[in-house]
Amino acid sequence: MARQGSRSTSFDVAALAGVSQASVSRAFSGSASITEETRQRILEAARKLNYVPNSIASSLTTKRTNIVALILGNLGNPFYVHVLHRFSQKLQAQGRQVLTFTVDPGAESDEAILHLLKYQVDGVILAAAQLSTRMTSICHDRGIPIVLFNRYIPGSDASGVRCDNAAGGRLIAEAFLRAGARSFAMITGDPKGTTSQDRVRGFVERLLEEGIRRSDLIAIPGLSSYEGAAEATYETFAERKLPLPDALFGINDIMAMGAIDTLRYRMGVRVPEDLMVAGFDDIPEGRRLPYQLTTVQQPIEAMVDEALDILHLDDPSRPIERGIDRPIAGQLIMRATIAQPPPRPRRARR
Amino acid sequence: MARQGSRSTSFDVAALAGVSQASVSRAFSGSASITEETRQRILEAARKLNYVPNSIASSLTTKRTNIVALILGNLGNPFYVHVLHRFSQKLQAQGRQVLTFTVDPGAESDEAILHLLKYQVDGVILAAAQLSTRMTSICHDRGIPIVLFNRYIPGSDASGVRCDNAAGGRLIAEAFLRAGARSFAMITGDPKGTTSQDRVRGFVERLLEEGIRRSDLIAIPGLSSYEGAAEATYETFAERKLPLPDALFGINDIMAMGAIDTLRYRMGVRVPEDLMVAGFDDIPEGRRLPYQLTTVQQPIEAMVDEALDILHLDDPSRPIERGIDRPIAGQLIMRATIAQPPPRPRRARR
DNA sequence: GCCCGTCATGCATGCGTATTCATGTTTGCG
DNA sequence: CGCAAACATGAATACGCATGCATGACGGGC
Repeated sequence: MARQGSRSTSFDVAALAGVSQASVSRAFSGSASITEETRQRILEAARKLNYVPNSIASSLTTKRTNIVALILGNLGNPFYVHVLHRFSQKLQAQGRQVLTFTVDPGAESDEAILHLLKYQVDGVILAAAQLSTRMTSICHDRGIPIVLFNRYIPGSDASGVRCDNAAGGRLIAEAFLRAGARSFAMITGDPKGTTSQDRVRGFVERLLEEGIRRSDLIAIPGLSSYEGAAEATYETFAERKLPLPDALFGINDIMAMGAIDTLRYRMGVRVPEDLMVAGFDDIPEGRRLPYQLTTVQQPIEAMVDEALDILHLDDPSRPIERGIDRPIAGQLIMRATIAQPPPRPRRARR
Repeated sequence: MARQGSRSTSFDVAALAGVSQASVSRAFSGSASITEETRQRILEAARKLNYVPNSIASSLTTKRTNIVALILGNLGNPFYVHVLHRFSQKLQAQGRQVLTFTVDPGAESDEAILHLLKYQVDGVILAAAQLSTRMTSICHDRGIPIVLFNRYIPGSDASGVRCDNAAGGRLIAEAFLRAGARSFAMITGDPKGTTSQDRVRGFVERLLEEGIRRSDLIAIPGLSSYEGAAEATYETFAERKLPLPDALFGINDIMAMGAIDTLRYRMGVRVPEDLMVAGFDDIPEGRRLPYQLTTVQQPIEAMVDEALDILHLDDPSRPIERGIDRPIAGQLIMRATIAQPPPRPRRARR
């Protein structure tokens, strides 16, 4: 057995197999021309030595690391866990590695970017917070493509993939209106994030079109988390005693769930009988029996595919696609948190 | 602006700053001796060129990548999401990167290991499935330390960090008994995993000590997931119509939650009035209002620290610690899913 | 049977940085 | 003020692999 720390190189394998180091390289590259017989001899020698090619070294010459960076904020939102999972599966299946960064929600991703630049990653997937345009151009200048996931950054030429959040917000508003709601609350997420902004905007637009007055619409900051939404809900309706609206829109599912639990278990409010609720994302957790949350489904699969497509990892020579922002339509999923039949006339506010 | 793909090297910086490449290297290494003045000049030149040191290249000479591999199964269990988060935070704070692998639950990790060997990672954290002893020794021979998280592998000399699962299982049994339970069910996880085995063993041992008969104890395989546990619970008690026991032990919180929801919302069983439930892990989700799950807390923070300690990434020259298995005690967290006062005599079984 | 094309293989070099060794320079102390 | 020691710096080399180029072997077509 080799002593600790010893790692055999292609030279060791070459010596044992009686060939040159170049042949060893060719035996493992797969593409280069080499006789099947010598190839087998080399693989046999490699097996004996427990040889594993050093990707670090090969990256130095090929200028490809086969590493993709994934920057995540807010792992408290299961949506991003599923995103991580999907990307991980797809990339591993392609023989690529995932370098994961977590950044505090709300924090800049710039520092993370700086770190991964050092590792010469082949691409960056950003599913968190903000990114300065300076960082974007630094990456682009170095030939590293970036794709924003579930967000876009106005004025940036970073490409992005996202759900059509404004349209989704309208779908929710529509569903509430159809069920007879006339007064509303929204639990909002990161005020700097376009995702939350767009969902709110679409939602509000549709309501205003329908003649809902602004005074019948309140916004509650929910910090994009279960706990934040739960606390904000209690604070608003129990402590400050604002009247309950007919319907409450959680800008994402996890916040809607936090609100529902607080309403039901701390305040004795029935959902949907006393108050309708809807979320956004369609995380599997929202489908569970206690919630059966009405929501807008984000087509994760399609978004992930589209994101990888934009990175075009397979063809580094192709120029980086800049400024792409193709929103994908989300789909309304009616479940149990909106009363299906138009309900009886709801009590007047105040 | 540089054209796409251009990356300046230490030579470019050296030329601009009027020094040698060696000095540039020293300016960035932090430790080497260099005049503060020339250092500033170099940093200034580097800034102008958007120079970022190439970690890939430096790894080639230093034989350290500052990359740690994290292998995860079952991201559907929030426990491992929190594990990922903690490791990620700690390692990033140390200036290290996390290379994430996800493997299908139940699958071998061997292939993942093979991939990360190519990347010369400084250490491996395994929080998934099985690992062959062959892989362990390959890693160890190459000087790559491995630490198993929340599991151990009998006969392997890989070190591990885990909660004292058997003792935890006993704690749950004890709590059930104290509350007056005399018949029991367990929802078990991966039958090959020591984690599930140990929890079951401790739980059963304690019950048998108390004179509970084996016929008053059933085991239900729950696939380690919310959905698996939910389905298994329904299948067992609703379809096969086995009598409800007094108490049900979900081998982990997420399965306990799946069981609770099924009992309450598909079967009309009250928890804890009709049936007590406990879990294991103390995931934040189990603390939420609808569950308030009684459980055994795994000290994640301490386990993560211990795991990183075993890897001793700071001192690669220290020999790899083999075969360490220091179970850390878990703590019983009484919440609402076990009736606190000894309940009224429970109805007889059958 | 000869010539040229095809292919397997080896040699040599480059990728970007860290580090050793040698050299020149400054500092400290008597 | 002088000498040694500490220090700043540059030149050269190694890290492990991929690849362009050269060479030699082999085969096919006429």
